[in-house]
Amino acid sequence: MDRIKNIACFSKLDDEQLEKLKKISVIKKYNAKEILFYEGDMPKYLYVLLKGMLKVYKTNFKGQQIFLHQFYPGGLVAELANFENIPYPATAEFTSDSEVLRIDYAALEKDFFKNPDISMEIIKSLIAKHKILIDVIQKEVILTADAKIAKFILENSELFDTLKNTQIASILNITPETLSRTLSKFKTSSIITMDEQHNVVILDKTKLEEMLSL
Amino acid sequence: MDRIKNIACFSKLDDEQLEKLKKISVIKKYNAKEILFYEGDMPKYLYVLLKGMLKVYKTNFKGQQIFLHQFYPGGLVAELANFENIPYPATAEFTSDSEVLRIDYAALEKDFFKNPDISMEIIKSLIAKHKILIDVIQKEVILTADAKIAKFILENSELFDTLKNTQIASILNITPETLSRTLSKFKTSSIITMDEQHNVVILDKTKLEEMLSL
DNA sequence: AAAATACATTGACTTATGTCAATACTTTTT
DNA sequence: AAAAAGTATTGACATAAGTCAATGTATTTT
Repeated sequence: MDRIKNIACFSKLDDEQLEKLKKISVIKKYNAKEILFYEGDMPKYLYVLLKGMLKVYKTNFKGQQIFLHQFYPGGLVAELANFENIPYPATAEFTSDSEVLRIDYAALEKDFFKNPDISMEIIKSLIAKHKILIDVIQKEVILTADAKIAKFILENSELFDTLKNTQIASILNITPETLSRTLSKFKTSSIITMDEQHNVVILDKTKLEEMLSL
Repeated sequence: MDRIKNIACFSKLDDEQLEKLKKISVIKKYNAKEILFYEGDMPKYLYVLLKGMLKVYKTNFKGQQIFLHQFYPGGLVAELANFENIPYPATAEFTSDSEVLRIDYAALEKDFFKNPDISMEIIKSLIAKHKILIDVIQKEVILTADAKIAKFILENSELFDTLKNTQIASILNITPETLSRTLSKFKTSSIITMDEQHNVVILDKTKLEEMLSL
């Protein structure tokens, strides 16, 4: 299909290689809230998200979800587990109706890994994951709740009008109560204000930035 | 030098390539407590630890070190920052007198990246890092202090006679007080006991294992 | 062996964030 | 427009782990 050609990580394949890839892969549709794989499952396939959204999370001792990452179309899903043939370290759940390209990993490895373009793509994808994980550590271990929220405002202030506060809280792995309390605190200290459309307006960028480092 | 040949990630290079590598690299010696690079520095070199130990940590808002990883001889240090030409996301400090092979990264990229063996080694090293980071997340975000300690006892009980409790606490990113209190708790519930040589003896393995999942 | 230093334990207190419940807004459905 | 359902805010309280200080126990230095 043409769709495969448009996926970043396969864009450099020639027609013959695309033909091969087609033979070892299949498009699957999922509804929102369906699970692609659970933490602990053994991987058999490599997935590329074609349409929709997929969130990846771990579950802590209290059964709460610790949000790790959200995949968007084009994303190459979960190579680590594939490479190492170890169980998935996290659970992947669709957050909207989605389509994935499901590729037989063993066949892929056999046919494509000598291709330097493909291995370069794999390196890139691993590096991207690596960044995500470092960010998770930064967010979860280094930053306080206030700092997480300050960072989110600086980097994603536009999301406040599209996402509900509960959704933002879950991305930040804090409770909606904490988010609400911190936002009020920021408002009374005139660091931010909220306009009529539930948009955040930053009044004191410097103070927000200080929270990240101090 | 012969030493390069013995490093896992360069073991497949032929003599000509080793000659090239020699030209773009140099061996540097460091003492314990010296810093190889600080969080925020821009990377110029790729390092391979030849001798000694190197710990990598981030610093949180209170100036405390969050231990991420310890490198041992043969370890390829910090490729992410190199690849992406972004600042180092953590600080690296030698914990014993050490030697590193310092390789000019730009030259390495130019001469060696077409080599599929090298790119495979890079993939392996990235995957290893990836695992470490997932472990850090597991340890820091998912587990409680009790669970961290239970895990450490299960996986590294022999370290209790070689390391001081302050060192163990710092690896687990908890305070020595918390470690001490939890160990006493485990002792009074007859989960572990301590023999004369400060060795941990596990009395109830099942209970320790339960703490990890529950 | 005594003194000095480093390390470990314990208790009282602090702090950040989560929990639960009540109430107040918004948005959607009827 | 009224009712219902979904979100957001607020308060009182709980909890895990850190902090600080005092004391006890090892280890190293003299």
